[in-house]
Amino acid sequence: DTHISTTPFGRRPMTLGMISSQVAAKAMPADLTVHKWHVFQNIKEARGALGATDRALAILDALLSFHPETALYGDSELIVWPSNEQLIGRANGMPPSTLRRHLAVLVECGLIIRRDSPNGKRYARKGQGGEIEQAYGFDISPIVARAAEFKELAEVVRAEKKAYRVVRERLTICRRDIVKMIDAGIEEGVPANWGRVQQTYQAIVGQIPRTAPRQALEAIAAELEELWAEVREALESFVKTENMSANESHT
DNA sequence: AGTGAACCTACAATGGGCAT
DNA sequence: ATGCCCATTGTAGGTTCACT
Repeated sequence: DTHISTTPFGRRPMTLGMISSQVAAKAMPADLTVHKWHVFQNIKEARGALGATDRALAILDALLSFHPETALYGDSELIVWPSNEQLIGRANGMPPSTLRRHLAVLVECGLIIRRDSPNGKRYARKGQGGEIEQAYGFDISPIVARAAEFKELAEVVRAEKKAYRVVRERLTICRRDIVKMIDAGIEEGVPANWGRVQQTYQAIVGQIPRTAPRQALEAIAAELEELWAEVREALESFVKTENMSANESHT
């Protein structure tokens, strides 16, 4: 490694996400107050969008638990300094290397900021009265600074999940309806090319992948609904003509 | 100089996803 | 069902820095 690494921890890369979280933390209004577990809940829901993994969030959970207050204020010093051993203790005994990797993930996501001491150890220096003069560890102020952003992200994720569920329901109902209508049509001797209808139905249904993005399902659902309308039309017009002929025979 | 805490890299094992 | 690819995880060995 011929790189100029004259500074300590030179191997730790600085990413743009980290910069932005640092900027956000600095620009945070002093009177902002959030409840850390509410924010954490939103972060959990927006996990994918944030690029955090479930295990990384287990670490964040542990980190937050080291801050004594439930309510976090924008103007207070929001730094926690648990040793890796302590973190491991609160994170289901995960191995040290895994812990470090996930801490790195949290930093890259901009959920926490490293406040490194000169030797990389995490500790707080206390003054005469026991008050904290300086703390080295992890700054959790992004939790406060970005709380609104996390809430919005969580809402977007919830909306997407709902939309996905809705389109799956649409598909299921449509499939069931079409099968029923085809059965009825054949049973009642409705004139139509039922073989072709069944073929079209199979072709559309066969396109449905096991796992698909919502947009793909939307497209298939639209196709299926078109077929649904076509079949429905055949049955309806048959019913109408039957009624008409019934009326004629009455007169 | 020795110790402790934190970090890194390299390599093996594990397990999920995917095409065959 | 099978084998391959890839990401994640776990382990081992080594480095850096501060403190004593």
